[in-house]
Amino acid sequence: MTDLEGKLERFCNRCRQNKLKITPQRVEVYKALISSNAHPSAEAVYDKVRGVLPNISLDTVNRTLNTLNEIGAAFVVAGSGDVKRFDGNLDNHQHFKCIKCRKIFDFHSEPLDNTETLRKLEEQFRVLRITVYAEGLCKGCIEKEQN
Amino acid sequence: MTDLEGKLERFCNRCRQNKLKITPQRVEVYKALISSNAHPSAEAVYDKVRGVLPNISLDTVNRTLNTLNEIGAAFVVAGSGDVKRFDGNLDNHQHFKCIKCRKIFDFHSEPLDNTETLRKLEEQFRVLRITVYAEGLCKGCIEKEQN
DNA sequence: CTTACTGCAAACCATTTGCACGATC
DNA sequence: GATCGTGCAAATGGTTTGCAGTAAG
Repeated sequence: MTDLEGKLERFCNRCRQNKLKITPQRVEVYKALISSNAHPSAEAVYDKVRGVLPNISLDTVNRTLNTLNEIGAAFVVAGSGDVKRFDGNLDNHQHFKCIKCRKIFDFHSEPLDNTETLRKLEEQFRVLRITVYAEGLCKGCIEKEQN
Repeated sequence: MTDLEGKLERFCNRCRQNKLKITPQRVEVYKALISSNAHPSAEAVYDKVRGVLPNISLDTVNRTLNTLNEIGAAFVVAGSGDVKRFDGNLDNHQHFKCIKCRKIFDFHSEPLDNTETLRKLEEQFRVLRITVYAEGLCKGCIEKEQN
């Protein structure tokens, strides 16, 4: 749990840098997010946090997740359509979304880190974020389909 | 304009294959989409098509764009949050979105075509679509920022 | 003539906003 | 004590749905 503590401390510092107060709601939303690998929606985070803070409102969760996105402590998962999903894992990774069950799986590749693509892009734009997004069917759903 | 005719013919064939009727609305929505390189929202397509079919409804445009996505004649642009945006350009390409002005720019890279990443993914999933999505600020907005 | 599509209106749902109270610094 | 955050409720806005009439195959 040293890992969690470290993340929490870095998170609090980041809040202070951005002149954000450290409230229980903010901390619990952050904890709920980084302890999940399911790329939860605001609703899902809400359900989780309510276990600890029963009076928290969905609005606060929404606001907080957006704030985390703004200060770079988390981000909105890229995808097409659907409800917003969030990710607190800042390590470089990519997402595969199953269009049937909606699960999001992480995968790894360094397709852009070394290529010319990024360099070319940076000639034209200030690139803040670059991700690979893949869509399709996961194993579970392929199997179900065959029935 | 031979290019447009070719695309239209292929589009009609695709409709027939999917047992979809070829209605003026469908054709005009498709034409509006492929004649735009702005990755338009349903609203934007609606505005454009109304020039030709003044009585078309926004619902029909929405339904049609979703249908195009389903039959593979177009797709929903991957992104984070915001309104759905559509793209009728099926050539392999990537998107950069300016988070300030919301413009979407196309760019090219073949980061995944040849790598092991895709092969590895295909061991685990049925991959239907894979795109690179980048976000940041475009030149215009960087300049505006400096004022 | 059958089946599918459209337009309209209403419904839906996720997300956002205004405001007064309460908590943090 | 000043400022910012929260909870509540209402509003918003994009997207979807049910239905009756209309058009395509």
